[in-house]
Amino acid sequence: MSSPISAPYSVDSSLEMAPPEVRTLAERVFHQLQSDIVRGVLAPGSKITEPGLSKTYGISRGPLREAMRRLESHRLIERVPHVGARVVKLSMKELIELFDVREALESMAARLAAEHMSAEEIQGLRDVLALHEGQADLKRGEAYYQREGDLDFHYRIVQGSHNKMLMSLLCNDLYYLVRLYRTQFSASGTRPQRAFVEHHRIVDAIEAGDAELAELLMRRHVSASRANVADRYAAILKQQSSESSSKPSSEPAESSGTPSTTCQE
Amino acid sequence: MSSPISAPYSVDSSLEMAPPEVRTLAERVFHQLQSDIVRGVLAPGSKITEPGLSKTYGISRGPLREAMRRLESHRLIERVPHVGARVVKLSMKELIELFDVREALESMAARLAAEHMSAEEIQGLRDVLALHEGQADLKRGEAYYQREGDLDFHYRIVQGSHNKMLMSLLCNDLYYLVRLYRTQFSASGTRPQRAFVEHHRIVDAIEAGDAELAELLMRRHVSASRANVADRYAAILKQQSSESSSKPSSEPAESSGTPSTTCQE
DNA sequence: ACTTTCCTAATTGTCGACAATTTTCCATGA
DNA sequence: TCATGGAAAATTGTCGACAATTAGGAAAGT
Repeated sequence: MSSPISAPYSVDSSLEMAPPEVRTLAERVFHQLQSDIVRGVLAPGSKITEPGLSKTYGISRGPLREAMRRLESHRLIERVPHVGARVVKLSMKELIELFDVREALESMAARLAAEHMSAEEIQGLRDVLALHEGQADLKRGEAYYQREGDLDFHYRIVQGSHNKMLMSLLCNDLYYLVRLYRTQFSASGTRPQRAFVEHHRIVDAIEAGDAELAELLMRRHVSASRANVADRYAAILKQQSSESSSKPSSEPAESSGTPSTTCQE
Repeated sequence: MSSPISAPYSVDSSLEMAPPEVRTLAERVFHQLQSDIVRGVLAPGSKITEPGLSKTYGISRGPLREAMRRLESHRLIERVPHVGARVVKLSMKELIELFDVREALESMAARLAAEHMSAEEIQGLRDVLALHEGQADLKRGEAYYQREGDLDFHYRIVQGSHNKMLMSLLCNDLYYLVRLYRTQFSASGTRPQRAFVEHHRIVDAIEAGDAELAELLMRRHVSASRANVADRYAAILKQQSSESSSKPSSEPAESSGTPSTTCQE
């Protein structure tokens, strides 16, 4: 958990845009909880109790419950009436579902971006790519910047679509789940070169105003990322089952533990 | 407004599945408000005040605020801190955005449906189509059944995708917005024949397991629907401007009033 | 030893009251 | 007449307390 109430937003990455609405306690604790969940401070699957959070964050249960209702809508916690709330714990099946939704929405975003992005926005996109390329040369292995950078790239394309509903769905909902997944599966980058090339191709298409191509490339990009994740997970499962083949696993095919996967788009 | 607290769910259409969680006051009033907004009982753009709703629904502000937070996440109301909440009022721009998101998500849903739907589910889909066809012959003009039926059709395909995130996004969020739009613009069906044909083609593709085709057809189906709405709206605008060309309209291009459009997918 | 039952404790749901902020409206002045 | 200022009213934000429900565990029975 965090200290009773700290600065409403403090993540360092360039992902966080202008600090959002923090005029009420409910909003502050919402963003605080959102951050704590996504960064793994609140363990996935762990039960969160209202008196507990109320004490840690130093607020009453009223605003806290409103924040939790928002988190529930954003799929970061799961609530059961009269029972309680738990931090979400993505299964492999749900992760694939997330990728399918991303593929649909982000390919549409790329298409719209090719139609609507301004020259300045495209230049900003190129700057982001260049920045990350330099960083990738420097800090190979520690993929933190690359990971956040990847989301930053996708983020800007979604902004470029100029479709507020798309922006809200992807940036306010799905991308937080993506970051949670990366924390939960401790995923670190493993195919940065290929992703870089794909990113560049996408920007090329957007710059050329080729909406269809941009859409197709983004679709393949996300799809390749999903395949990468799925493959890597299958490998982990196989390895685990061969390691301890004496004890029959109680949960045959379902994803349960945190197999310290390493995957990246 | 509605009576202080009625049955939690009473809409007649086959859209409403098994009555959802209604174990707490907050959930009852959430569903009640959702229904009242979508059906136009609460006028789009109208301000909703907590003491007012608290009195009409006969509950205290605590559960009410939680329900409103959920409605806010579902995009049915818009809140401003310390100011208040209003029922959402879709502009034409936002309506087009909604269609773009639907196109992305529903085409993906059709693809997944072609891959995952069971024979029983496909048969249910055909039954729905046959039912609506019969009704369309009977009650031409009054397109209520067809309208709800159309959503019913789309609804089942989304269910057939077996992707819970897709189902949640489309059925819990976007479809309520679609219904709100139909209420707001008093849209009545105008191209049912074409839509019927398209629906059948989509089911054919799904039954054949042709994921790519199903996706393409659904994409075109939604896209045609968007074009239909856009054309009709442009026509209304043109007609209005020619009718009263003496007084310069205060809002040139923005959608503001309710031009009693008639459009349908 | 195991299951069942009941009781206690903890947690969630709901409410009314108070504080903070905004909106409304009226008086004042130019 | 219109703009400006400032109280008064209304609304939103927050809190603590109480009621309802559930979870946990001890005691009794088989």
